[in-house]
Amino acid sequence: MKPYNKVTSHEVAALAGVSRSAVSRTFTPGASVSVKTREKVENAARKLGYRPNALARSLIVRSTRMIGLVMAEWQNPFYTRMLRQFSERFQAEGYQLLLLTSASDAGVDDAVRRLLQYQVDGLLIVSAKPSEAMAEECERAGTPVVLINRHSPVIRASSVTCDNAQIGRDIFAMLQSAGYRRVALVLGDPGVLTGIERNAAINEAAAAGKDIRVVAEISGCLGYEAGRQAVIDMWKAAERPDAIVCSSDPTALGILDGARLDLKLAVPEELAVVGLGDIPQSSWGAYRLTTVHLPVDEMINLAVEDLLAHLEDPQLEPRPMTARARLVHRDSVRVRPEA
Amino acid sequence: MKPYNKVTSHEVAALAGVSRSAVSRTFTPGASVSVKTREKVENAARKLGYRPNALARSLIVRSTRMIGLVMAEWQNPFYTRMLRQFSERFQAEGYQLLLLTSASDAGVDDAVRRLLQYQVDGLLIVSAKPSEAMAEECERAGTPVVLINRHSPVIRASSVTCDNAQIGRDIFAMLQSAGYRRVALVLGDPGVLTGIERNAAINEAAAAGKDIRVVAEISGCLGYEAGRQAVIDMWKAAERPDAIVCSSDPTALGILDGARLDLKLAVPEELAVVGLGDIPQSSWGAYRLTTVHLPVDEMINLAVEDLLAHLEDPQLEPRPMTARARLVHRDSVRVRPEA
DNA sequence: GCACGGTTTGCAAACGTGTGCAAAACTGCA
DNA sequence: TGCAGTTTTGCACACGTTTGCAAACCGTGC
Repeated sequence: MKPYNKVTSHEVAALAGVSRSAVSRTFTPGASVSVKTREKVENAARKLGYRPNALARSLIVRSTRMIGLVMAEWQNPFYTRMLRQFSERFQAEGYQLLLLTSASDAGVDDAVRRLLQYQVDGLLIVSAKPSEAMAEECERAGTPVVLINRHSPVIRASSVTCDNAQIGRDIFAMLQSAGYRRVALVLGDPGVLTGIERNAAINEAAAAGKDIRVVAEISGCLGYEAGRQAVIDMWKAAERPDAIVCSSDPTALGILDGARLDLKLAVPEELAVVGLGDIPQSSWGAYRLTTVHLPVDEMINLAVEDLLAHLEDPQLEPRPMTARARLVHRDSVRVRPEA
Repeated sequence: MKPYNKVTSHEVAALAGVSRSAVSRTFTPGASVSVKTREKVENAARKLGYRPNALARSLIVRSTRMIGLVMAEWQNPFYTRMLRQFSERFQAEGYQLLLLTSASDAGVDDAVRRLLQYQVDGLLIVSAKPSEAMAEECERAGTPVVLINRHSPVIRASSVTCDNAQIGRDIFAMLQSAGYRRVALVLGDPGVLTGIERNAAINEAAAAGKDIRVVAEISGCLGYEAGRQAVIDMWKAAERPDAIVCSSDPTALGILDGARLDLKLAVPEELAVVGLGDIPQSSWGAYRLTTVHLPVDEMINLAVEDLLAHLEDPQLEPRPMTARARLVHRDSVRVRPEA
């Protein structure tokens, strides 16, 4: 004996004494129903606890009002914020989010495949990208996709990133004018474009000028603990940096604590630390980290608007979008050379 | 000219020269198909890029393998962790998460309604609870639901919480034996059970004993900034506390910074601060907050196991589950009375 | 009473799949 | 070859909706 109790439009129609079409029409805004039958149907529906089956519906209207979200990076609080905002924004427009997690780029294709089976109307991929073949399948299926914090010239998909190279140059200029000389670059997940492009720009700038050198470049260092350990290790090396540029805020905060608490260094006098992301903790009194504020809200806006536009008009061409990041000066970098 | 290109089992069947049932069976594990036709079908499917429509499928098998997740609280990093783990765990079992956000208890019913329309197989509600009527609808629909960090005797649903009263008593005992005398209780979102129950237990213990009093009880104070301001305000009041018990870690960290940086107080000598949640930042060197470690992983396990069990066997009765929280002693509370 | 324009209504055909059932094909064996 | 037993296959119906189309209905003005 199953408690299988789903009530269908058929039963509502029977109770109300009308046809199934009538009940369908009362639940479709803008359909032609007389007020009398509408009332009858609504009463019957209420009595039975009827709720239209969204899946059966989407089968014939060819739109599920679900958008697939694949998330490949959770470490950074930054992405949580995205998740929340995406959920709220799309929910307001009558869409739901179908959420999948993927370990890395490798898992993305699987996730996308699953989402396509569920006939999602659109796809949001944060901090990862699908294979070219998979992207092509999306296109053939007519499913618009927007990449966040990733882009690829070979994939036909919208993307929103920020101008990492420019930020790299800004950081370089700041360190230079404050008189720092030996900078270390620490990268988190190798493969996340944000850090890579930024570091490339710094390297380039350093190669061009004479007075400031890149003395170390480590990668795979992600999170508070890793950062704290990394700075300790760095101090054992032959040449110690006087500025560390870090591709995630939590890592930078770990470095800050490692430098101050473990190594007893004076920040920013003896060592500068700059982060990436501007998470809430970075502004907290105990840290006051100089970092780059990623324009998450702007990025979210761009992504949402673009995806909605593509849902509206499938003919629209995908386009790359870039938001402008902003250096926020706090207390972990001094502003002028020491006297 | 639409690029509408969905390929159906019909087309695959035609290309392979078999019936539609044959292609359906090749994609249903354990069905009876000869290797020869299976091969033909697989080739045709690959050539056409066929992917079974999960929605049409679930229409007839009466199971969508989607589970609905409604999230009412995002402030605390704690919940992000839950989200991620839920996603991964269920994904591993072949389920997807359909994510909805709700501002508060008020919005939960709406979210649940929407999820039911999508015929989710199960429901996870974190940090909020549906109305009694809505819970009844879920039951009639045969959709198991598990509540996280909430419970209600009147709702027939599984729930996982932790023993907040016990933790309240533990905190009280700790403060008492360390010789603190005037405790302030600060609550975040009024309505989140965790804090309420804990504070109630502390109040009760204080009423029973003689040597320690609750001198202030504020609520609606959530997040770093709010905490930092709150402690400043407290210091203007007639009677200043010597211990603050806080219902979220970020708030407690704000209080810590407010006390040390703004008020120039010595922690833990002049003031004790205890948090709730044990977020990563709380263990960081600059803070070392004494707090209670919520057993998130255990709670997640309980929730996942219970929901899966109910999906397996719909007859199963819902049950309340409680995980045990643990006080973690760090440096924001002294361990013995001052000399 | 009748023709006429405009609304409402029900019929039936989709949407893309799974599955019971009986027919068909195959297997092994005498 | 014939036959019993087993496996494979196709038909057709079901799942719960939406929607084009034509019939039914309604009110109105002659």
